[in-house]
Amino acid sequence: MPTSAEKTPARWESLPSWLLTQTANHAHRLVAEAFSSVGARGYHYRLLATLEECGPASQAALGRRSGIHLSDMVAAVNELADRELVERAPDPSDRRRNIISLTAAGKRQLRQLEKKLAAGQDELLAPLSPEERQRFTELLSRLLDHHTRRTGTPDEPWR
Amino acid sequence: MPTSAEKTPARWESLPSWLLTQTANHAHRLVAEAFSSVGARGYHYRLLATLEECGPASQAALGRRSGIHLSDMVAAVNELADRELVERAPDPSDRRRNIISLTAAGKRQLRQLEKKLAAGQDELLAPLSPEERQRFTELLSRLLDHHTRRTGTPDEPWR
DNA sequence: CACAATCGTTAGTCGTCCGAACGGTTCGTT
DNA sequence: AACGAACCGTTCGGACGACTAACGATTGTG
Repeated sequence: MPTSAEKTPARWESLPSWLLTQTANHAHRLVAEAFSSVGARGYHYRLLATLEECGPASQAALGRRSGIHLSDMVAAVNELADRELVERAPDPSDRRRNIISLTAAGKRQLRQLEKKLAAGQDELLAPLSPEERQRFTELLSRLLDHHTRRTGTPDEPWR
Repeated sequence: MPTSAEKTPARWESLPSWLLTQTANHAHRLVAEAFSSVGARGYHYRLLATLEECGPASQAALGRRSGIHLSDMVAAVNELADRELVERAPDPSDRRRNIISLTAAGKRQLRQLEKKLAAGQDELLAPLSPEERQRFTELLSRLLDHHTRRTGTPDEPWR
């Protein structure tokens, strides 16, 4: 079998779910490496970005907006607070809450992460032409929208 | 802005890497749920499919062909062997190796998993037209190909 | 023969996602 | 005013996929 054993077409390799999850792994790896080069990971970026976008908020609110599970917020906020990228202060008007806010250093870090992120996108989409990139993200958006709408949005007060 | 706090467009939500990983999560969830309904997970399917495709082989060879890390093969094969979907026998010609082979029950299970998988694909791509599905998988294939070619293929003997 | 490479195995890590539980706090109703 | 429901932060743990390090046993090769 000098030559026959080499090829491994593997029939599942053309399945959308396979293509999707594997490509996502590469994407994740690219971004994670970029982030870790400045000592951060995905949750940190999401948190910082959400904070800048919506302003100071409680952990629960941040979690909902950034899609991070409440259970994981504690550690993520701790890590950010340890590096003083974020500040945790009690809410005087509701003693259950901590109000998380972005520090100047946090904002700088966010700029760094955004730079890394942008580079990552480019590396990720390298083999695609601008038009293809657009179609790709458009299709992805439709898919994601469809599925989050069906399962992932229990926040609507539906009223 | 009594109403401005509701919306959370979140600027990262249009990034390809985000769309990709999130959509992949949904895909993974769909497939995992389908698999777990017959007591299996991704590794099991990959192993069974590879076995059927390439015939009996050592764990290391199987791992290479199915993209499963050697360290994770032990557990996966154990789980399959416990359910008698697979057989582990010593290789007489090389006592380091175990030869893994598919049982009749394993083949039946594989059929089940394939059925589940196909249903999952359909659910995943539900919002897309047939043409869109094709373009989508084509773009994904190009991306995945590009990235695995660059990083994921240390098997080449590059002789 | 001695050394390098391979095989199976064990035991960990990491990141993302998720569920269960609990004490403390606030709010809506009565 | 009081009570129960709902919410907040927190801790613990688990699933899954991917990955690293190390080790004994075996093999093949210089």
